[in-house]
Amino acid sequence: MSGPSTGVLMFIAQRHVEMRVMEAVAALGYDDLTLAQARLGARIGEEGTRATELAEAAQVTKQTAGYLVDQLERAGYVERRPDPTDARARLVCFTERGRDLQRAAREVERRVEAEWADHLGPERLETLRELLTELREITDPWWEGPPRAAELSGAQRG
Amino acid sequence: MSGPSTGVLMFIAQRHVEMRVMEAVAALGYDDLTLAQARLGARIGEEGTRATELAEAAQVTKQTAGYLVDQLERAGYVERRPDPTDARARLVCFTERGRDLQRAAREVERRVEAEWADHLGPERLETLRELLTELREITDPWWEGPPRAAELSGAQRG
DNA sequence: ACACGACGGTCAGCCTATCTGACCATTGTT
DNA sequence: AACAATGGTCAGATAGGCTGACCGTCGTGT
Repeated sequence: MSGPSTGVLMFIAQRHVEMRVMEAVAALGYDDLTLAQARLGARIGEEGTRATELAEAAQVTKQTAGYLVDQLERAGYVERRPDPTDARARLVCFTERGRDLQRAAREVERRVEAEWADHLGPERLETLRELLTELREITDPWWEGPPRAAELSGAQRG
Repeated sequence: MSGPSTGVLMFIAQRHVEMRVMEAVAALGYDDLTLAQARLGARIGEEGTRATELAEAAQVTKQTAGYLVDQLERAGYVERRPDPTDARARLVCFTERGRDLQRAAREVERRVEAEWADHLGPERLETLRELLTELREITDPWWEGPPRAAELSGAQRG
């Protein structure tokens, strides 16, 4: 049990993926787009997602989420559409350009994971994923889907 | 191979440790101290470490590292001492208060990892650590110790 | 022995991401 | 109908990160 803590080890690997994805999509011409925008964008669902949900998922305040969505919108990756089920809310949806970007990003992720499979062996990568998934049960504040009516979440972030 | 990417899974767990540590040390009275300061401070060695090395380890520019060290110094966690072996350099060293903080932080880390051992079982946690350590060989740009004379690192930062 | 490139570090200026606090409109519950 | 809760925005502040320019010291090659 020497060397960096498990948390640091995760940090190293995780940051590596992030960097790889950012570099690769930048090389493809998506050279605006910051890390924060990407982290938020990654949480947008097929049918669109409310800004508040994005904020929770990305662990930022709704103000910050709004700010980032503004930029994604100005850059043409997403658009805000009225939520038909609630006049207060608006759905953040991908545009065609946004969907292209998402596809490209996922492609890079797959490529990096393939490298990992080469290095560790496919079964051991699978084991890693299983362990991390199991760990999520006690580390993810939003475990098992977006908790619509959560007793966990306080007001904004606190 | 469904669900979040492996990178995201790591992000979730890693962020959890970070938050736990920050909250716990804040509760102990170390309520100044930001995340960025902590990330840098975590890289300071027993004998003191140069600002440039800290910058590399924490993946920020040396300017940013200097800025963070300033704050840690003003808060009384570290002090800068001349490096006896190089008149250009200065060693960032922990003060007594800094060492106390470090001990406290490591204690929390141990506690969190103990929770993980409870959840996964000790051998499986060890497996997780092994896999992550192995992954580090292909994801850590500064693999095998601080590369004093690295051919990897360009001028400042990519 | 010394010139010169590499390195450790700082200063200055800028921008992004984040926060808190206040506020508005709609919803849904009582 | 009143009112708390919810989705979202506006305004203002600050931290943390970047680039570029610069200074002093080190170390190597000739």
